[in-house]
Amino acid sequence: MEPIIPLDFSTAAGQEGPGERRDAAENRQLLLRAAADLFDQVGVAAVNMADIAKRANVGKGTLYRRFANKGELSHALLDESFRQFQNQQLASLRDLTAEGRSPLEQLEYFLEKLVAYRDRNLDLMIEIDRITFSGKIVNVNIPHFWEQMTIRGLLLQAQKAGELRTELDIDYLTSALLAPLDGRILRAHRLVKGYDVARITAGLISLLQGLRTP
Amino acid sequence: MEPIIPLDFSTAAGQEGPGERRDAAENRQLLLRAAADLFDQVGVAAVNMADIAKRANVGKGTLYRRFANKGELSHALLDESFRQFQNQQLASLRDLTAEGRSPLEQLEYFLEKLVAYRDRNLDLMIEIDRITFSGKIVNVNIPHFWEQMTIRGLLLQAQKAGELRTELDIDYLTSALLAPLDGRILRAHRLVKGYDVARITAGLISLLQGLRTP
DNA sequence: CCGAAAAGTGGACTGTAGTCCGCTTACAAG
DNA sequence: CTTGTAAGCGGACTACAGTCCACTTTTCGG
Repeated sequence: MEPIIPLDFSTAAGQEGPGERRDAAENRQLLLRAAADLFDQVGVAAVNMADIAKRANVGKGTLYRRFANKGELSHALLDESFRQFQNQQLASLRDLTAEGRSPLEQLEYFLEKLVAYRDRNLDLMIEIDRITFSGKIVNVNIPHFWEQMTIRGLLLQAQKAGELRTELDIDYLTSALLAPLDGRILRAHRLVKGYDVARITAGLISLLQGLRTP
Repeated sequence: MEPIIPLDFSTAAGQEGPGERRDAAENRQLLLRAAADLFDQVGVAAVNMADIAKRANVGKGTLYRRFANKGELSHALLDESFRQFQNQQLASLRDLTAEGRSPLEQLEYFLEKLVAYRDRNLDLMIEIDRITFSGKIVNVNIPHFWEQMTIRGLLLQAQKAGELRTELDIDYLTSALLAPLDGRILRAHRLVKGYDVARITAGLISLLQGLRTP
């Protein structure tokens, strides 16, 4: 459960941009580094916002100005690695298309990588998902949104290609397939039920296979 | 989203039993009633533990002695109605068996009822699931456990009856089918995505159908 | 009926998330 | 360089969850 933490935060999320003051930009770096250090040292769950602010030698208000909660902070920390994951997947899917693999085969491949990625970053994912599903309407969670769109896109392609039955509710099925990958649920499956990553992947793929046209 | 609240709490969960002092038993009733009233008046999410204690004219310590958190309290409130649901389902499944319906048909029926029940009690379910998946190992969540066992049992029967492919990982599939019914996820599907209960039921059943032997 | 032990009670206390707002600083226009 | 002002900053403050423990009440054996 070693979080992948980017070495360079210069491109990490936030309200960065040309309009950001230099002191603020410095503080964002400082805060991200402080959080990354603490998360690595004692684990994501054991760190609270005040700790992070103190470690960065910054007031709590300053921390909250950049990151409204641990979820947003985790999101920013993962940003670089997530972009990388995203690019790798896009490239792989292109390759698979070039090799003539069907949308459903591509989706299998993607699901496998996705389970692995979410598992590898489980602690941060839990924080991110906590916010995403907290109930308050919140600015779209980019990773979640992209995953959703990718799966949905591949399912639609598969349907159009005749691999999937036409009467299926692609939108709902996308949501349902993603539900077992929610942070807290994935943690329960991994640590309480004891399912390993391969088993989870295989299970999801078997659900997917069931949707094939006979 | 009107929670079903039992009229008589005399059998409601807690550490009740012959060993419970009379004053304590009275307070449990008082607390359950106070909580039910407040939940109904302003909604489960808007009520906090101190409010409940105050409404019952009882100290916070007294409340926490009975119910460690809002989840346990919600669980106790739902207890009566859940027992009823459970009995109805058991009876229906018996009837369906008598009529010669297959395990998979029974499971479809059960899933439909389950989605309806969880949706009807969504606010309380969210509180219950929050504790269930909070990370700390916690005394088994009875409703969750029973649902899990029922689905698993029917899947195993279906498999034995030759309705389901033999290589399927029944345990994982049970968990995966239940994941979209987790409180927070169900709320997101209902309120953010806008799926209605029928659509969710249909989606889950289509996943189930996919597992059939060809 | 009495007294001791067990069970129950209330509310002060601690810890954490997140907000608020008066003060400070960067920076751009003149 | 000066200065207005929007952005940034810090830490006190509020709200809530959950714990602790000195005090009270019930219960039960003798």
